[in-house]
Amino acid sequence: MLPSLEILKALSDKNRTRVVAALWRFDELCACQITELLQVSGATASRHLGILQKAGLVDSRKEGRWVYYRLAKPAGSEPLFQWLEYSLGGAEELVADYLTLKKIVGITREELCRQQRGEACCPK
Amino acid sequence: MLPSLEILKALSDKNRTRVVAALWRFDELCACQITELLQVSGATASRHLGILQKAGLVDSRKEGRWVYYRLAKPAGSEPLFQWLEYSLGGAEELVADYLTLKKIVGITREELCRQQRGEACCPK
DNA sequence: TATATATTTAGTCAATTAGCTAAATAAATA
DNA sequence: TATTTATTTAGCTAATTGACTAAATATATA
Repeated sequence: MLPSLEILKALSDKNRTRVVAALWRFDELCACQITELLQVSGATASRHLGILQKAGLVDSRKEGRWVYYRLAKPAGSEPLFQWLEYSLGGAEELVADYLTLKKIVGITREELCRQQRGEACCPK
Repeated sequence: MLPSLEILKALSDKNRTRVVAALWRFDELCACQITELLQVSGATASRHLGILQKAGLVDSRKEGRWVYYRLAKPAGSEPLFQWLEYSLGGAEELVADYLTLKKIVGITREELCRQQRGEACCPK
């Protein structure tokens, strides 16, 4: 597929634009944090991240059991991101996401993952 | 839907990016010319044009039986179009489209429509 | 006024895609 | 080594979407 078409397809999903917007402000997030933000299954979040990565829009690095994602603006994509930031910047929903993310990154990944497994609050 | 998401969705189809690229160079084309370029049914071309128009990317004007389309860059979309031109500019398929379009606009719309109806070459 | 015709709308079908659960994989730890 | 666990892959289902044909609409012309 034409790279630019693959980029457009990758960005033409609401949850994936939310991921991109999240990575603007919190420049590195792990898969479990993104799962928490989107409120979808881990598998679904992983697939969305895979689509963004295949399009060259995010990079990942593995550290232990966690995989961290960050934006990976491909060469020449500055104007695209400039437009994205301009046109998505004020969107209500993304402002709400920002507040949600501040809470998410405010707890440790261990605690977040524990919550996602449905365990009670107190570490055993 | 978020306007920017609607724009991304509108652009995330190959035939629709071909229409946008066509309108860069031939700044006004009628529906029948676009139908000819894409080699799809008139109804399909019309639906694609409707999606682009709803997203604010093209404008149309009616003149007699023909409807003419042109690009309608919405406010703030300059960087998006800049990226599009940069990243689609050299695509082989779009170069081929350009040559096809030169032939299409080289014949009158009357003759083009006659051909599309499957009639023989010579005006009656 | 009746006919022809360019475009759009409605309705159908096949392909794609976003979501899920379950299984597989990879890495830490008991 | 065996178990736990974060992520990914595989397989399924429902929703979306791009294509078509046929019908409707709007305009020109005989």
